[in-house]
Amino acid sequence: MTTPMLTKNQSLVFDVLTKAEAPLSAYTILDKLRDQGFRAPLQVYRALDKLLEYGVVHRLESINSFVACAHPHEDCHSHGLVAFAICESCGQVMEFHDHEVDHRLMDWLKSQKFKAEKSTIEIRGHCAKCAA
Amino acid sequence: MTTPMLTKNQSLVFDVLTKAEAPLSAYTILDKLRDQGFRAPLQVYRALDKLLEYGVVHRLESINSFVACAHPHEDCHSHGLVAFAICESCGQVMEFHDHEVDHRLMDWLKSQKFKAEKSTIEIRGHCAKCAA
DNA sequence: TCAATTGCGTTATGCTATAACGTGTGCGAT
DNA sequence: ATCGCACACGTTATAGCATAACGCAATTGA
Repeated sequence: MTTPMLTKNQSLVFDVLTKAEAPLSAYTILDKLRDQGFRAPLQVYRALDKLLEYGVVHRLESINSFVACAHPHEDCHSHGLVAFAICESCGQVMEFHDHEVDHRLMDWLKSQKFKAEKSTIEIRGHCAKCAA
Repeated sequence: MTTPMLTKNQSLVFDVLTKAEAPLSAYTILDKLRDQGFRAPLQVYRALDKLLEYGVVHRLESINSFVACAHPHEDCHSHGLVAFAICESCGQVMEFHDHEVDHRLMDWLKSQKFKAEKSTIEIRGHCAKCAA
């Protein structure tokens, strides 16, 4: 998917996520944008919906938060599944892609005639720094 | 982990999940147990916490719901990661395990010195029946 | 006996997400 | 040109998910 011009709200939300060092919840984003005129959750959710659709933002289901894509210049859809390692201490997220895992999962799904549409792979734990 | 005797509330919640054909949200479970004296969400969540700890129930992060483990007589922890295929039409869930995927993910995490604790692998889409 | 643990019940609250309504703007087709 | 449509936006209200904080009762082990 080619990313169209972002609207003002979309840009504001995207910038907040890009500058953040860790995933943010929709309400945290809202708070960070109050000075820019944001008043209601829907303003954030609507922007996020589009950013997710464009593939420039990911949603982390296990922590109800959002991160900017770590590989903005590639096309996330093209390298299949995306996986995340989320540090429960510092909040940092590592994003990675592995074709082997993709194929393995997809083969199993195919064998079940299951038609995959969206996937979530999230590992929670502690990063090198925090595990020490 | 060996599963201790379940308390009354834990048994009630577990039974509801076992009989359900699809994952249930905590509040749906609560509604199903009102006749048995349940009044508050915490009664459900506390039971669920224990059942999750014992490994007899799984939480589906992407749909905020819970399912009974499909392999109750094995030890889910022993076969590593658990993955789910969730049909968005009929709600049915297929649970599966794949050592290959496990190893691949774990190797990557190890290379990053990331210490994994909990994992979530969920694929949403349409099952054979519903995809037709 | 006393302290610690665990389960339970209740009330209140907080966090996450969407429904439903209306406004304005741009743009292509008739 | 103007009508209809698609889309972004703003607001209020509400729905859905989860936990904090309090207190009580039963169990266990020192």
